[in-house]
Amino acid sequence: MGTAKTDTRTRILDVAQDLIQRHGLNAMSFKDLSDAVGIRKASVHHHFATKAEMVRALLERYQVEFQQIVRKVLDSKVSGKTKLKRYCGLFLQTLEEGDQDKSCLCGMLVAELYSLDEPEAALVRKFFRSNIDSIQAILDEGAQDGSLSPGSSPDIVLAALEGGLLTARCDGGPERFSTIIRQLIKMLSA
Amino acid sequence: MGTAKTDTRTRILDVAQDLIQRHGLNAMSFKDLSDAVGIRKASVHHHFATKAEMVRALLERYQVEFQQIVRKVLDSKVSGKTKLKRYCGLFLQTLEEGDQDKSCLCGMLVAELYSLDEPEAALVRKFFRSNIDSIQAILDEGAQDGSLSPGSSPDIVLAALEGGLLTARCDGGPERFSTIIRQLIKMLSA
DNA sequence: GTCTATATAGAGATAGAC
DNA sequence: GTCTATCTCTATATAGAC
Repeated sequence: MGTAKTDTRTRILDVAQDLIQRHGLNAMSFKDLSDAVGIRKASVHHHFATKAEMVRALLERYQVEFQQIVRKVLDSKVSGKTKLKRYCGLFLQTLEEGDQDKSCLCGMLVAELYSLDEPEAALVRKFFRSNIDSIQAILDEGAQDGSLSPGSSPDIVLAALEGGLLTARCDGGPERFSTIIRQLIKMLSA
Repeated sequence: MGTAKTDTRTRILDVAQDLIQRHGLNAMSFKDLSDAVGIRKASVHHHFATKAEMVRALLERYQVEFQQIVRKVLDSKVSGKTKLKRYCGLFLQTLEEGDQDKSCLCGMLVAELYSLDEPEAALVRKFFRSNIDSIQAILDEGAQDGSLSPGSSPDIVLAALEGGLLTARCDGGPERFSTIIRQLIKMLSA
């Protein structure tokens, strides 16, 4: 036994993700990272030569991790409606963490899309696309099992979740976000 | 006759708002403004001593202008549902302008909320609050005249619109945003 | 009201020692 | 892998002439 120390690269990514989700990409500097991790700026650059490279690593990790969690929701033996609730709950969890001011990583980056180079912008789009696919699968299943009304578009679910995070963290917090989710589920129910 | 020249202060505000709606606050500099307007950085500072002061002027103007347009929608002699359509159409108009990459000013600023001082952050909150009030009024009217289903919360409308702008300008554009609006109206209809 | 010039601070990034 | 030191660029902001 013994607590395995998280390697520096991972700690940098963790801090970077947290800061971007709260302050945004352009409000996060290498100095912020080096201060939080406890090493020097040059040492951060040893792990990530450029900011773009770091964002890329961040987005690739985020995509994988989020998809793994989403898969668990998709694979569970529950109704489509329950899956939709759990899926929305993933976004609520983000907002409930820490100071309740964290948004979705890609929700923040899509606002600052012009600060990204094309490879990184493409990863943001990919995140949204795979989310749309997951939501569509849930909606289809709900239409099949009769828990959700058929013919709904997944776009509004993603828009409500991303927009809900941003507006709720500004005013109302997790409670406001929960209200939004509840209303959304109600409207999509059969 | 003769075209009245827009004064410099207004031209600065116009360019600043456009740049923030497309690139974000932290990706917009005084140099960007001075280049676009055709004067020097120091001259921009003559009109707005600090960036915070400029953002404040921007938000105060935005609040007034947007409320004036919303008032026209609220005062028109049409059903609640039609008013809701027109209200959502205001956000669509933003996205359709220019390169179809413009989001709501406050939608951008809420992502970069920590880059604002409290007075400016309060103005962003005020914008969202007054939007919630307007939407609530429309929903109430629609419930009264039977065009919209009663008991709906305005929060999801605002979330879908703000989130819809951000996700649609990243992928799908005005068409995607229109889909979101259509779905939203359908779900809120009686 | 606009200009030139400058102050100051912070950013991302690199070189090279340990 | 981390450090010190430095480079270069850009940011906000100010002083003072015209």
